[in-house]
Amino acid sequence: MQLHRDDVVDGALAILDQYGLADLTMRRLAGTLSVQPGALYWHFPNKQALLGAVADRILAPMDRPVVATDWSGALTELAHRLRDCLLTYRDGAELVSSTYASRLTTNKGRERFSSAVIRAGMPRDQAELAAYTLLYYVLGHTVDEQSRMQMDSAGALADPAGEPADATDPTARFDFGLQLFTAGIRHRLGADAH
Amino acid sequence: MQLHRDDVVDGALAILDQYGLADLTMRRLAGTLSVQPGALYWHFPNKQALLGAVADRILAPMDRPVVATDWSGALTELAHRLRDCLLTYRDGAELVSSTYASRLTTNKGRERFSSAVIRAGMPRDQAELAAYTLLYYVLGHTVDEQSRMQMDSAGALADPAGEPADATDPTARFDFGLQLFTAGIRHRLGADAH
DNA sequence: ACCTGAACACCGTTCAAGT
DNA sequence: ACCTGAACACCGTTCAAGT
Repeated sequence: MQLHRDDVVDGALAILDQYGLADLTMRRLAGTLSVQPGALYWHFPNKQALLGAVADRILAPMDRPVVATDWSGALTELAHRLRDCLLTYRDGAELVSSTYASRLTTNKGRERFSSAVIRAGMPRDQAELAAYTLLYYVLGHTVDEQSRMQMDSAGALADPAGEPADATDPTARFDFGLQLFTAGIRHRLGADAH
Repeated sequence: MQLHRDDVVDGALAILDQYGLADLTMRRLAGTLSVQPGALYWHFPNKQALLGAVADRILAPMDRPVVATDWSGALTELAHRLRDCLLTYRDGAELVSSTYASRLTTNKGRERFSSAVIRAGMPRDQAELAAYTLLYYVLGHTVDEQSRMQMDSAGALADPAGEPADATDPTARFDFGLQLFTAGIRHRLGADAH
């Protein structure tokens, strides 16, 4: 039976989640789809384009509407949702991060960030810069968080009183930086809320 | 004559700057050093370790003292210096960014960030979180900035009224996010400076 | 239109053996 | 101690040829 674009993305996502980004090769993917490596190049021009499609799939939940009504609530919600998307699949953060860099994913998160900041009353060009800033933070933080998770689950034997080991809850750590960011926006808006 | 660790790093840095990270392979590096690929594995256990040493070399200027006396001036200066280090070599930001993730570089920037924030009066654990936040921003921004530079210098022919093309000066864009961050810190410190 | 077969031009890493 | 020679086990991509 026929191999469709979506089947290829499905297969790629399965390999990613089970074996990680390093093992997501065109040859291996072809193997699990019971097809020759060259067949994949009829559906995608190259590996980067395939990874872009995988990233889009991972980020699909970013399109759903947001419940918060105030701008800072909406921004916090969107940032958390982006992090959740990235944490859903193994190496999801790393994959999306590198795909953002090569600019062949429709960067859904960033657009929604910026419109939330525009709704807060910031001029469009500044709002876009702010959205980038938040995006860099979420990606950087989550890549780091996820790579630590994998290091821990691998070498749970190690760490004989190495460092304080950051006992704090990862979500609380994430919120700290997020609050730093929203406070910065609020200051920029001149909202002396008192 | 003998091949030393530093010669290997020198050669790697030269390839990086001229041909980019994708062309920085062990075999090619061995070639420019007039040595067999296997020889490199006497000096470094693997490629990641070599890249870590290259990253450390790129970040060497981060050890120099800072001129600003106030914490926000010091932080701004350090952030700019980190960006400058990353922009000095082709693909420098990408290399350092991926090396930070695999945690085998002495992350000089982050430590200096956090001690600046501690000097501002923030408790150590919070200051470290703040330092990470700033680090993610600088890395994310600079990777993006540098990859755009390369896209522009490659396809200067393209861009027929594609987007507004972000006419703003890259340094000004960088400063915007940086100010968002320092404002966030200032707010956290409760410094109602008036 | 969609895929196979087979090749091209590479990779990182290991390791006996040489000097 | 430091390196060579040669192999092992892979990569992404292309493309004539098949159906």
